[in-house]
Amino acid sequence: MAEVPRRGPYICGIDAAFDVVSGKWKGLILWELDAHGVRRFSELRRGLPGVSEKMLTQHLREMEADGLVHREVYAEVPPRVEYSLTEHGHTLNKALEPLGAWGIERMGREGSERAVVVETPHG
Amino acid sequence: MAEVPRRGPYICGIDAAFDVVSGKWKGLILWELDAHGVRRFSELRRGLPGVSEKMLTQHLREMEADGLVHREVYAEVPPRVEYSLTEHGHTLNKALEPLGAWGIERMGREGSERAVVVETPHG
DNA sequence: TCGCTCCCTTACTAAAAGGTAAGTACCGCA
DNA sequence: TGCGGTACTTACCTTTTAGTAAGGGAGCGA
Repeated sequence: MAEVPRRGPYICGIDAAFDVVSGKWKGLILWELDAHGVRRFSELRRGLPGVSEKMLTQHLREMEADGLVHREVYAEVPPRVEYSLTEHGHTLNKALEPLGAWGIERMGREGSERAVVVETPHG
Repeated sequence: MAEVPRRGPYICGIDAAFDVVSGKWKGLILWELDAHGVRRFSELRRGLPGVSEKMLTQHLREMEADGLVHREVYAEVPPRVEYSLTEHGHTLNKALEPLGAWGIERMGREGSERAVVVETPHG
């Protein structure tokens, strides 16, 4: 239901890549899986402070359908599911690195040029 | 009004960078301005098929506030406004290049693996 | 037996993003 | 006098995205 067809005719590569990483937590999921290699559902949940179970499931399903993550289900009785990055997920993460570096530079610029207070709102 | 505070405490650089490029047309605007150097409002509108005036204005304003585009207004009588990328806009575009390349590869994979037709709908 | 953990699913609701359409002020052209 | 072009702004509505809350089935400790 919530599954939109997506994968429409893309105008450029950015467009196609954004289609796959747009979503509030997808970047973080990618990061977590890259940093830890393999993670269980509940581990991811704890690693992404504030994510709801619904969104985590939904994003993981979409990323699985997009070939970014691998989902391994163990037919045990306390159910166990392990998530890891596929090769495409790893290359995507690599491709995101320069963007992350740009973002970090930007955070530094904001802090120095505009002296934006990001801490406690009424401190 | 539509201006959300944004610039919240970011978790990582990707987060900060995404805050700045998330928006249906921002990637394309960046691309257009990078390709042409300087563009007028109506030129951008024609270059982004399907964009509404409202969205184009809104995105350009946000990108200006984020220090990505420069806006030059000429006090002429048919009003003339020219947009161009700032240096930060250029570096952002550079940082997006690997992601674009990844997206293009992905489009190729989809085309071969799933045989999705992405070409001109009616010739 | 109760409640806890695990990994989800479903329904409902709120917020954000985006689209449509109209209005603004000025000019040149026919 | 009316139309089109320029660069927007505003109001209203729809779509998309995300959050909240609840349930489900099975084992395990108290």
